[in-house]
Amino acid sequence: MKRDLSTEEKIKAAAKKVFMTKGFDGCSVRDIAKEVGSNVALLNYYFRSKEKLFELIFEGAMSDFLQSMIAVFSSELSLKEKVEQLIDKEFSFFLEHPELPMFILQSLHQNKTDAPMPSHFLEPIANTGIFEQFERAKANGEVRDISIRNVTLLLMSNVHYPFMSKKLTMQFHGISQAEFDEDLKKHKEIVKELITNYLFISNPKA
Amino acid sequence: MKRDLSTEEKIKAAAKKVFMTKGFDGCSVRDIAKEVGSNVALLNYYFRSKEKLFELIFEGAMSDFLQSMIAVFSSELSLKEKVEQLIDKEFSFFLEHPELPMFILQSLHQNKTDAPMPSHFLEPIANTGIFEQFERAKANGEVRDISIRNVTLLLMSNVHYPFMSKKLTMQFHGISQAEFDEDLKKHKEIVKELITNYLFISNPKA
DNA sequence: GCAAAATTTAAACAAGTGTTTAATTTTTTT
DNA sequence: AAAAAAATTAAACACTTGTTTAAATTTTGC
Repeated sequence: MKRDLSTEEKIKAAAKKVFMTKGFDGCSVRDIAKEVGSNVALLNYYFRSKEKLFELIFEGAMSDFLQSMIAVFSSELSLKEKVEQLIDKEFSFFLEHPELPMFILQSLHQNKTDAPMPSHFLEPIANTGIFEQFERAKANGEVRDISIRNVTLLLMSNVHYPFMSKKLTMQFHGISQAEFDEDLKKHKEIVKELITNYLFISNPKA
Repeated sequence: MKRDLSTEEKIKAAAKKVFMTKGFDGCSVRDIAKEVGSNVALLNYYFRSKEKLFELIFEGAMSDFLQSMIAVFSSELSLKEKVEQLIDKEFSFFLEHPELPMFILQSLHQNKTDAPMPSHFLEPIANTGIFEQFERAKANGEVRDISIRNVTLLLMSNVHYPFMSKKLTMQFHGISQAEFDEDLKKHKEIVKELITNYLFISNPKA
């Protein structure tokens, strides 16, 4: 009754690859089947429909997307160290999954999934206590008076966007892949300095 | 021989609306025809194909996208004032065209157009002399030692991303449209302070 | 090894895709 | 008003879409 799982996994891997690069609308189930090297009907045998398969891939992507934050937030570091680590970790994570930000934002944009972000994604982040740590630091005068939402937007903007804008940036400046990668590295350092300088009051007791 | 132009324009307007919100792959030519309130064949009568029509819309969007910069750069302001004005102008522009950043980046991402960005887009920007002004300010010690490419990336990240991330941000924080709009307004002010503080040396002759 | 279950396949399904054709209506020119 | 040109339409084209069916193959439990 039970058999080699690898077929189901192979389909998921193929679907992930194809959905990520072409998007839900940009590919057919036959594209995915071809990537698997197998029949279209198999996709519906294992996952009832293209939509269901997509939702699975999307949830996995969203999970990866958020997971990279949690490790940093759970550590026993100061807020400033956490912010610096977060930027470092996010950059190295997205260097290995550069299509992820575009995939997530595009899918949400097109309502490919309309569910309101399940709590099992958000709770782990809240459970790290990062929000309380931030509010404490604000009360201490250690951190500038800014909402956590605006900090998030600031961080996401500077961490996600560069990976989404690769084509635009390369065309805009007429630069090569290698030059873009250099800019990315520099950007990371700039953002780290920029944001920590802005957020953290240099002289807490002055 | 010549006739009311409005049909051609109506198709363009409908195509713009549909392409912008659903993307090239996310819509059919019949979707567009329905938006026009007319026949599918008309689209191919005026614009030879779905692809050609899309390219036209895309070029227009890219033009709008870049145009908003040029006015600011051509003025006779100091570099710092230009940066501040740019952020203001870009924000108010994207408040009226919030789908534009996502449309541009997504289209480029999917190679919906692979042309290397025509020079008639880029030359007007170069012709404003903004690049020279920047290099001069850097030589003066008025501005931090940072490449123009990294400044661009910094600005684009903080100006484009918020509009692309609306759904993600709203879901992530569980906030309403109105709350998001408030965050946007705040973000603009933060970014203006953040970036000018970082870029411009407060005490040029010290 | 055999029957039952699970897996994989090829083929077909109806519906939707972009595009073309040919006929019809409307506008322009004379 | 008649003829020519342009604009618009409905219908059909060949092809792709996601999904289903039913048959064939492989694996499992005994």
